Amino acid sequence: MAKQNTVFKDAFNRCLTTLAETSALPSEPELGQALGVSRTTVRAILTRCEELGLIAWDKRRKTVLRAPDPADYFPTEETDSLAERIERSFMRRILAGGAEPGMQINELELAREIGAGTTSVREFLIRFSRFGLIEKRPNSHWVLKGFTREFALELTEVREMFELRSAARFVGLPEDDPAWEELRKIEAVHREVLADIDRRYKEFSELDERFHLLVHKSSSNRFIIDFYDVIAIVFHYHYQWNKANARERNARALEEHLAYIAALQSRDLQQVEQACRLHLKSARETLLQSLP
Amino acid sequence: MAKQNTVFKDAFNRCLTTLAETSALPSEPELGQALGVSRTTVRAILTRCEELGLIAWDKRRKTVLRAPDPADYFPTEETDSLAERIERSFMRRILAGGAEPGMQINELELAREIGAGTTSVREFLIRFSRFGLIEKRPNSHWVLKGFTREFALELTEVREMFELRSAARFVGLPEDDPAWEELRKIEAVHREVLADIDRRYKEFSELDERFHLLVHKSSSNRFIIDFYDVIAIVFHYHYQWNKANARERNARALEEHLAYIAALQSRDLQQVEQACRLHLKSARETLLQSLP
DNA sequence: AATCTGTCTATTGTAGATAAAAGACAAAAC
DNA sequence: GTTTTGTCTTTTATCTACAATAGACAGATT
Repeated sequence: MAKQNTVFKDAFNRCLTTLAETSALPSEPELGQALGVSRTTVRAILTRCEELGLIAWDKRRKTVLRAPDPADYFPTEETDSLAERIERSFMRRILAGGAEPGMQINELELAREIGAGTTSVREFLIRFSRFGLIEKRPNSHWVLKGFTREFALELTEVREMFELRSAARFVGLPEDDPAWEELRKIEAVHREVLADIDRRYKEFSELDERFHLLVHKSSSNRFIIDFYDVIAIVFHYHYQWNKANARERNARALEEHLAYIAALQSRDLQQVEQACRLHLKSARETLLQSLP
Repeated sequence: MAKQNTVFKDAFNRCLTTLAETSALPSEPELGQALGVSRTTVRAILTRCEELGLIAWDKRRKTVLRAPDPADYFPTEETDSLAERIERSFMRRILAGGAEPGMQINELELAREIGAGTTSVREFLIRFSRFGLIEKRPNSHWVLKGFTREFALELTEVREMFELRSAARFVGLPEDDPAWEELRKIEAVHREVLADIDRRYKEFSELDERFHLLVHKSSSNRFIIDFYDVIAIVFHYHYQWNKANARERNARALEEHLAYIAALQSRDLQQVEQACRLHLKSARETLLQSLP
């Protein structure tokens, strides 16, 4: 196989969802726009819909014949891009399987295990190297530097610098900046989740990312915003494997967020700084607690 | 060709240089250590030396027969790794050839122009993307974001945060840390260059990198140290194309460095901060002046 | 006149192959 | 007993090939 057709499969699935709610499909370019794919892929989707008897397709007429059936969808395993699969496999490997710092990483072996070509694995490792967890020895293997205490401290040090700076910028945003509206929405979700914390505490992870990304974005600095990827991936996987006291930790973090949000809304720089520091400090401690 | 043998050629050339000064070569592992290559490569080098009649090689005896001749060396164009050639070509292209922001970058075309395979170019672009100058549209081309005023401002903003933090750490380094010795050496070179500024002002670029890297390293933070790569590459190419008033600019920067170094040596945090800010401000202005 | 479709071309994503380079191990030399 | 060499295996760096996807253009449709 030269290239996986995951773009097609994923777009096809999404198309079925919209198809369930209408009686006719729009034009090809419009569909392409809606699904975020090119016309070539749209036509492949339409062709398959026709083959499955979901629609009748004659030039501009695309009439829906029947509602899609669960069996019409592609299984979700097939809609993930190769890069996503590699990332997940790699993370599982280095987090689960006793990833000693200093361990060598073998491209070929990794590729065989994941069931991908070496090129893809290589490119993944190159991209991943910016997270500071692995390092290349030229003409030789990669070395795992490990998710250690030092790593967490270095990461949080930069995070704190960047977030304080971004939060300070946030305060200076003009009244009509869309970020204020988004902040209000995020605040509302915080209150909803807190009100039903026992059942909804798992939503924190996603909300946390949404909130901090919003803050970082107000820096208008590509390096600061890009760095948030590093933070996000670390916390994302961290939440997945450290579930101890998740409910209490998340409830506390939500409260801290609310104080932080209130400080931002007050436009008082000192208050912002204090609330931000307080929250980042406890986030760092949570992260460190899960490490040896 | 599957792989360029640039490692071999480069190590061979370096080996000839040492060969000129001795009458016998050391053991294979020792030679490998000295040249930074594996024994396999060492043996290839020895084989070629023997073929050229430079040495007589019998197991442990490696007697030098004659001094190497200029013709024995591989031409320097052949000793650069492919990645280095790609970087240079790419930089020349985007800096020289009217690189408009928003311009599309085509992997295939780039590969053809440079004379490399697409895989290598692709990997280069992935690695290069962390410098924030290009961005990938998935399943489509790369977009050149351009070396613009915004870029320079975003870069220097982070640089200033990181360097101030690092400089503050530097002051706290224990008396016997090797960084102090290196700082003294750097200071001495500064004075030498300044004393003969008319002829030696071109050495500034290299010295600048050496100095700031030393400062950043004292942060002991991989993200801060890694970020210095971004700064270094930008200033490196910036110096190459903006030669206006180079002598004056460099002389001034050297003076600023000396004040900054003196402040570090005084261990006075306030002085350090002041000298550091002063120098970074003028470095930023120099960079901005060369941009539209 | 604007948009859409049919058709074609160009480029990207990925696999597979191969030479260069690294590295492992046992026998040989000191 | 340590270091070195001879030989062999494994891994990386790089090229080429090809299907998936994007994108361009002219003619068709509203």
